[in-house]
Amino acid sequence: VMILRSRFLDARRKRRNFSKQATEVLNEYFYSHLSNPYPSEEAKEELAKQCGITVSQVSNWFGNKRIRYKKNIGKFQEEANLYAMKTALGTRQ
Amino acid sequence: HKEEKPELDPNNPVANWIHARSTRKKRCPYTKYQTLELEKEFLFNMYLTRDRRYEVARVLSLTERQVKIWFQNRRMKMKKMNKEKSDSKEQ
DNA sequence: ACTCTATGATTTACGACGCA
DNA sequence: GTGCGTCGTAAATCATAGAG
Repeated sequence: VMILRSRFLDARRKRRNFSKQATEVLNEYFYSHLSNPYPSEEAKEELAKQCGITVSQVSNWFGNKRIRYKKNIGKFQEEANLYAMKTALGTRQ
Repeated sequence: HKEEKPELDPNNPVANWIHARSTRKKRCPYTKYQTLELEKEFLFNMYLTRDRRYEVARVLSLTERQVKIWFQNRRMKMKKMNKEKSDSKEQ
C-alpha cells in the first residue's frame, strides 16, 4: 500500500498539461476579468474545484498567464477575442 | 486592493494590474554552493540571528537583505510543502 | 523519431501590512 | 520609528510535455 501510495505521489510530481476543459475554465475567468485578473482565495478554490487542480496550481496559472499576456498582448489577441465572444454569447439572456 | 505600482493609463486593460517598480533588482539565480549552504543553515535553524545572518552573507557573498529574504521565502516554501502533504492525506 | 516551443513549477525580490 | 515576521505577487528561469 505504501509503495502504491508513494508511486502515486511520484507520478503526481510529473507535470502534465491541464485538460482542455480546465484551460477553458481558467481562460474564461481570465478574459472576463481582464482589468483585474486576481481571483480571491475563494474564487481560486472554486476554480480549482471546477478544474480538478489545486489552489496552488490555479495561482501558478494566473501568475504565468498575467506575465505572458502582458509581455505579448498581440500574441493573445485572437484568444482574447474568442473568449470575449464566448462570454458575450453565454451572458445574453 | 493595493499595488506595488499602479500604472496610471486610460484604456489599457493591463493598466490597473500590479507592476514591479523599475528599480527592482533583477532576479539573480544563486549558485549550487550558495543554495546548499543556505539549506544547511536552514536545517540548523529556520530563523536567523543577526550574527548568523551577517556570517552567512559574508561567506556566500550575498547581502544580509538577500539572506533575510531567502529565509523568508524558504519558510513559505516549507509551509506550502507541509500543506500539500496534509492535503493529500485527507482523501 | 526529433526539434523546439509552450506550459507548469520554482526561484529571487519586493510591496503591503502586522506585531513587538 | 525600527526591524523582522507573513502573504501575495512580479519577473526571470528551470524542466520537460507534447505539438508540429
